[in-house]
Order: sequence, then structure tokens, then C-alpha cells
Amino acid sequence: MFPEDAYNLDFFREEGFHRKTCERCGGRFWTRDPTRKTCGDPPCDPYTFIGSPVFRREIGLDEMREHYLSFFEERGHTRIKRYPVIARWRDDIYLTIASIADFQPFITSGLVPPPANPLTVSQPCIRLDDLDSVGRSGRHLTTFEMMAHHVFNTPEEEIYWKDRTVALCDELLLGLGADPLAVTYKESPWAGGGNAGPSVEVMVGGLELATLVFMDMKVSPQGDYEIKGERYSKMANYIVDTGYGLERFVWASKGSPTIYDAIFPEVVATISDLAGLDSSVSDDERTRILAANARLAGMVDLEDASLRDLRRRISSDIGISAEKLDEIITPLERIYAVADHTRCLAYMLGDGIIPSNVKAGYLARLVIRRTLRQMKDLGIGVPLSDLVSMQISRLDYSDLDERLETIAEILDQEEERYAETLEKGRRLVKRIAEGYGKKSEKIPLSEMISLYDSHGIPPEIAKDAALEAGVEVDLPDNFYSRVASTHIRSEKEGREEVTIDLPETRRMFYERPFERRFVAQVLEVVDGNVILDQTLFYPEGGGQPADRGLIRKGAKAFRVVDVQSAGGVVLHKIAEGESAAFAFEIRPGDSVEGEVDMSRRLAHARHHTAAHIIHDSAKKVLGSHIWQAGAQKSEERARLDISHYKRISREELKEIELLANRMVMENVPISTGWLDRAEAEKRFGFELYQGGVPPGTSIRVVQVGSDVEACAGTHCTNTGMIGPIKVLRTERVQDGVERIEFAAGVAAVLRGQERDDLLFEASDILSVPPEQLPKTASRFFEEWKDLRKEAARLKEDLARAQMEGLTRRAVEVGGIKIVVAVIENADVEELIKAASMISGKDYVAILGSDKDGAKIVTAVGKKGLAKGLSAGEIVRAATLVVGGGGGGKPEIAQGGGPRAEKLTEALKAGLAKVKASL
RNA sequence: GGGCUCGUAGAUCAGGGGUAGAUCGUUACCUUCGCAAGGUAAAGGCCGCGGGUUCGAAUCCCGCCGAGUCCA
Repeated sequence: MFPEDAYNLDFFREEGFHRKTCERCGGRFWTRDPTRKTCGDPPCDPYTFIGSPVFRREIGLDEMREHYLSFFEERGHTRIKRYPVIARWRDDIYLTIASIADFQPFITSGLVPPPANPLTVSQPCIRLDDLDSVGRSGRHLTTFEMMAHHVFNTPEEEIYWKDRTVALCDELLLGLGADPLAVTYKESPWAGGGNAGPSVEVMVGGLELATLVFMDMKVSPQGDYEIKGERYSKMANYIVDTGYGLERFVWASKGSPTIYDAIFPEVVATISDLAGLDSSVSDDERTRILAANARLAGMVDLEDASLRDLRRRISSDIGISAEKLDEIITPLERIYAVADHTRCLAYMLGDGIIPSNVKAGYLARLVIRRTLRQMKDLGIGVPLSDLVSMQISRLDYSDLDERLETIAEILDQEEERYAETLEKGRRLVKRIAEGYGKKSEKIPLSEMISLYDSHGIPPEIAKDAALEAGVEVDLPDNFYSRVASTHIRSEKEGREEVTIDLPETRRMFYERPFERRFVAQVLEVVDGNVILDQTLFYPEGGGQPADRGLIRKGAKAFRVVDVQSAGGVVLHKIAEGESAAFAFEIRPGDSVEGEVDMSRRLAHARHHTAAHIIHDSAKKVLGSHIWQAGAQKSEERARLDISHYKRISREELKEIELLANRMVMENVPISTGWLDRAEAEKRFGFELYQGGVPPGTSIRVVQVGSDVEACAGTHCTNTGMIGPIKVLRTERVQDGVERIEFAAGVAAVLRGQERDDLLFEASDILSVPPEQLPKTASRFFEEWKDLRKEAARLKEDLARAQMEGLTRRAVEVGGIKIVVAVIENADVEELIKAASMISGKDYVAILGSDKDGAKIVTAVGKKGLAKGLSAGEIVRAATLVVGGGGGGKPEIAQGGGPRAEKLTEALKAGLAKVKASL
């Protein structure tokens, strides 16, 4: 735990606060009220603000946000713009879940200075953890704005720490008209994301309005403090991390029965209208029920089981039947959920998340489908895109019109797709249900899990469809946890960080990008890697592969096969067979000469610059929702993955290619340079970070025409240097991510030639010029299909003719007529046709052919079957002779073997088998 | 990043080593003054693509392409 004095603030003492122990939960808290006995946090205290607001007057979202931000601005904080709700700068989370998430990991760790200090921001956050409670509890939201002020203190400079933080909070609350005696500060150790520290929860009227975290520890196995089972030690930097719930402030100011009524009453009203909500319940009664619901729900965690208890308590509290309560409250819950979810989608899609089956996109789809289900239950007929558009218009996007258009298209497509999935699902369930229905069994749980897991059919919908077919299902209450338990979790392997205790290698490839040779001093040789004081070798990074080349000492040359960077130190890997000699030959302190394979480097540079151009062109052709989702370059080709919600058409692709080549022909210079991070972000925004966020106070910014990216790669000096750009193909790597494969420079010419070769080879085969290939190919294909049908018909005719001749040559054994014959040049299909015709005349057929080895087909007519003959057994006896095997049904069977010369003998063996069986 | 499922006729899907099927739709004919319905018949298949195993692959195995879905 923290030291005893962690919460002993001068502020509390000076203001006459008392430190107390809650008589319900035992937690410590601070209050001005000498008579207070409980900490203020539910369930120790109930909601008291519902119906009796804690602030002076009602304040809406926009006004409250502005009030907060200007309050802190007036007190020395710099207001900064909100970050996107999709955390593109993080690789550990998909969504921005707190204001502090904006500054992790580099700013909190001290690697990068904050954009301002101290600062204030109102950061929209999305948390989907309590999705099930949204709409039901009266207080849960998927999306909320975390208003915050943050301070980043260093050992050199402390801006302010605990006292001023709490003082500011207190001033804010009292300024809004909160009763000083009603405000309590509850002590609560905080830990998360590898950091920890003391925190206070700020409670008013039973509602937690803010949390003030004093982050001053980090995870450390040998640390002195233990919090929630992990050991922590003090950090040099210490950070004020506050979080004020904008929506809760608004709710507290209004005292409405639910938070939803407080923050977007007009959206709730619109959705109610669309749902044609029955207004037979008086507003008074509804308010009473909701207030009771919210008050009680505030006291408990919402699990499915406890929801039922909750309902029972409410119905007895206000004296109506549980059924009646359900009838009134369920549609309201759905309306609230839709109001919340559509706002969540407005932020998600507005900030550029493309729905997908993976990653952040999956979360968007999850919310979309949930919302669609709720809308259907409510009987809302308008498209989801209408509701989301209404929500987006409330946000402040500068390019609203283009966004609205794209988002409407995305949502309409999602809605249509979900309908298709469900329709397909219903058919599938019906088929499965019929299968179990026949056996008069229930549909087992395993089947229900597979329906959900593999086909996305929610169990409720599956159940409905099954009941329609008159089949019961096995559906336990804990269905979803059963699904979860079928997924085995695999532990992620942490990448080993190589730390080398040497100064950073001087990287000369930025100033002298096209210089081949350099002289450097050897600092160290480790595991076949050489470390130099400076280098022209580019280490792998940003999708650009490592350079190769030579390192020379005197007359001896060693091949560099890989170059990696570890903590700023560049490692040059020497070829396997040469590293022993190298270690012997070259020692720390030696002077060596390096030589970079420049044709490889140039190919990489061309592909890298071309990737930026393709990205820019794609954005122009497809829309501003395009983000890079990954990239990889090689000498031969490169690929760029971009976020896009549908397949790129041929036409669009051609347009992208054309635009890219125009940019090349314009031969504009490419500017690269190091910029202060904060300055770069201010000028270019988060669109800089297409390839991820690099660490460091200054970042390298590469500008190619209108495309500006933070990028550490080596680039051409002007676009003309790239040479031609040839787009090769697109691929859908995931739902919502399209891959464009292309080649640039020499590689583009070579790839073009390869395609020409294919074209010429194909036209040579058909003896037509390339421009006639499509027409000719389709003609050939049509003709081939016709001929195939013709051949089948002819084989039928031929078989019939054969049959007539053969039946005349039948032998008779024990009352069964048997045809044994070789049909020259017949394939298996012909043999089968003839044999089945012969057996149709109630003969036994044993036919063979020596086309491509021995082929034997046997067939048995009705009479033969009655006597116990089996075509399968006969063919097995015969094919054994030709060194093969065969089988089939009793009526007809086929087989063969490699030893065609023994065909006649084999047929005899077949006949012998018949004789033996009779 | 991991898991699961599916690509067979225009559509929806059976079949899961041994002659490619059903239903709907299409076309023609019968019936009718005409239409619908009904009856009869026909047309319509590189069984996603490429390898492998096998006497034989739509079917089994591997790879690829395309689609769907659940989870982190």
C-alpha cells in the first residue's frame, strides 16, 4: 500500500476536512461534514441527485464542456484538441478509453514532451465492456467525454501536484453550486496500464463525478509497494491524471431519471417517436419508474441474474406487477440503448473506423449489429444511417458532408449485409432443425454454439427459427460464457528487447541518401554482428527491408546480409560463413570501409516513395477515410494495405495508377526533414502517423506532393526519380482492408514485361494477336463446352450400339447371361454407359479397355443381384490381375490397374468369379 | 493476431471415394378464348483454382483465390 500520508493534503487540512472511515465499506474518505458516516459511493450511499440536482442550474453538454475547459484555461492550462476515438497511435488498445490514453506511452514515460503542460482536454472515449448494461442501468454509456486536466511533472520541474489538483476540483464543483458538505473525496488506490498511484474519487449525491489520479509509480518486480497483487516502485516523473465525466456533470445538473434523458433528450424523443412508443403510460408514472430503476441500479452491478432481482424490487417498491413493469421499461431501455449506440457509431465512423471482421472494425460492427437488433425490436423502420447521421451532425467535423456520404454508404451496406447473414442463418437453422426434428431430438448446445461462432446467428434468433420448424433447442442462460470457454486463449509472446550499451550509431543515409561508400570505426562485434560508430546502411524498418552490401578491411571483404536497429544502435549482420573469419580479422577500434548495394537501395527507395504516392492517389480516388493499414517493400514489388469498406473496382484502380504516374511526371521535389513532434502534429494532424507512431521528440517528416507522413525510410529526391508505377493487383486481406500491390521503377518495367510475356505466350498458343485474345478465348471455351456435351451424347449412342452387338455374344452360366468383352479405345465413361445398358437388359457385363492402362467395368442385372452377385466383388477379382483395385455398388462397379497387357486374363478372372459365386 | 464455417445448375441447397442430384426459376409443349394454376418434357454444371494420394477425386490431403463468422 501507499504510505499513510499519501492522502494527507494541506488542502484538506486548511479547508477543514475530516478524514473518516466509511461505516459500510470501511474505505477512507474526506468530508467537510462532521456528521457524515458513509463514503458517498454506492452502494454505501444511494443516488440522491435524481429529482434534486446537485448544481445550481441545468446545463447541457456543450455548455458544460465549454465551462470546464475555460475554467482550467483561466487557471493556467492550455486547451488542446481532442484525439480520435480510434487509438491509431497505440498498438495495445483499439479505442481511446481515457484522456490519459492520448499521452501513452511516450509522453507518460517521458520520452516525448507533452503538447502543453499543464493542459486541459475533453476527450471522447469509448468503452464497450459494459455493453449489456447500456440502456438498462440508467447510467452506463458506451461513449462518454472524459474532461481532464493533466500535469506532467519531472524531477527538474514540478508544475503542481495533489493539493492544487484537489483544490481545482473543489473550486469547480462549488462554483457550479455543489453543496460543500455533500462533496466527499474517497481514497482509492489506482493501477492500470503498468502504472499506479493514489487516487481520490469525487462523489456528490451518490454519483462519482470525477477521479483524480496521482500517477507516480510503475510496475517493478523489486518495487517497494504492492497494489492489487503487483509490485510497483516510484517513478521519476509524476503525473496528474484526472477524469471528469462530462455526461455525469450534465446529469447531476439536471437530476433526470436517467443519464440519457439528461444528455440527449431530443435524440431520445426522436427515437421514441420513430418507435411509435405507446403513450398510455403517463409521463409521471414513467419518470417514477425510471427514477426507481436508476436509483436501485446504481446500487448493484448488473448481471443477468441480478437484473431480475432488481426488477422485482422495483415493482414491489412502486407497487405495480413485474409484467407491467417489464412492458413499460423494456422499450425504454431499447430506446436509450439505440440513442447511446448511434452516438458511439457517430464517433467511431466519424473518426474513420471501417467496420470489419477484425480489430477495431469488428467492434464497430458489433455495435452496428446490436443497434440494428434493438431497432428491429422497437419496430423502427428507418435506416440506421439516418439515426447515425442525426448524431454526427451534433459533432464538429469540418468535412461533415463528405463524411456523411461515406458513412451512410458504409452503414447501408452493413445493414444489408447483416440482413443477408440473418436470412442465410434462418435457412441454415431451418435445415438443421429439420434434421433434428426427424430424429425428434432437441437442437444440442454444440450446434447452437457453432451457429453463433461460425455463422454469426445469435441464439435468440436461432431459437425462434427452430421453434418455427417445431423443434426445441437446448439454450442455457450462460450461453455466451460457454462460447467463450470454447475459445482457447494463446499467450502472446513478448518480443525480446535487445538492449546494447553503446552510443547511438550515427545514421548518415539521411543526409547522403545515394552515397555508396563510407569509412567507419568498429565499436564492437557481437554474434556475427558488427557495430560501427556511423553507417550508410539502412536498418529494416517502416516496411522497408534492410540494405545489403560489403564491409571491407584492406583487401578482405565481408558480405552484410542484414541490418537491424536496436535502441538506436545499428547492427550489421555478416554472412554466416564469413562471420568467424570476420571476428578474427576485425577488432574494435579498427577502421573499415562500408559499401552499400545501391541498386537494391534504389529499388527500395522507389517503392517507398511510390507507396506514399499510391496512398495519396487512393485517398483522392476513394475518399478521405483511407488510412494505411500496413506496407511492405522489396526489390521486386511493394504492397500497401489501406482501410476501405468495399472492393476496389478495376476502374478505380486504373484511376489510382494514372494519378500516381501523373505525380511522377510532374517531377516534384520530395522534402524530408526533422520536425518538432508537437509542431508537426499541429501542422499536419494525426494523418502523419500512417505507418505507426515513432518515438522521440522530433520526427522525420516526408512530404510528397499533398501527402505528408512521419516516415523513417529512405526516399527519392523527386518524384521523377521513381520512374513508372505499375499497379499489379488488389487483394482483400481482411474485411475493410484492401491491399494494393504495385511495382515502381525498373521493377515496374520488369513486371510489365512479365505480363506481356504471358499475353504473347497465350496468343501464340491460340495463333491470334493479343487484342483478339478475349474474343478467341471465349470462343474456344464455348466450343469446348459444346464439344464436351457432344462427346457425351456420342458416347451414349456408341454404348447403345456396342450393347446390341455384345449381348448377342453373351455366354450363359446357371441361367445368367454374361457379356465379357474388350472395347477398344473406350474410356471409363463409355464402359460404364455400355455396362449399365447391358445390365439393364438383365445381363451381367464384364467390360474392359486398355486405354491408359487397364480399365474394367462390371455391372449386374436384376436376376444376377437376386442370385447374390455383386459387381464390386467381380471387379475386384478382375482388377487384382492387372495390379490395381476397384469397387463400387452391387449394380455397377469400376476399377483398373497398370498392367494393360493382362486385360484379357483379368476379364477371365472376373468371369471365373461370377461362376464361383453362382 | 488466433479460431471456426462455406464455395456444386440462374437462385437456394443435398451428395462427402465409384454413372453429378433436388426444389424454385427458365424454355417448349399439353390444357385454356386468354391468363393463373396444373401436367409433360427440355435446356442449364471446368462441383472456385492449382498440386498430391488413388485403378478412380465434386468427395481425402496440401497450397492458393473468393466469401462469411466469432474472439483478443
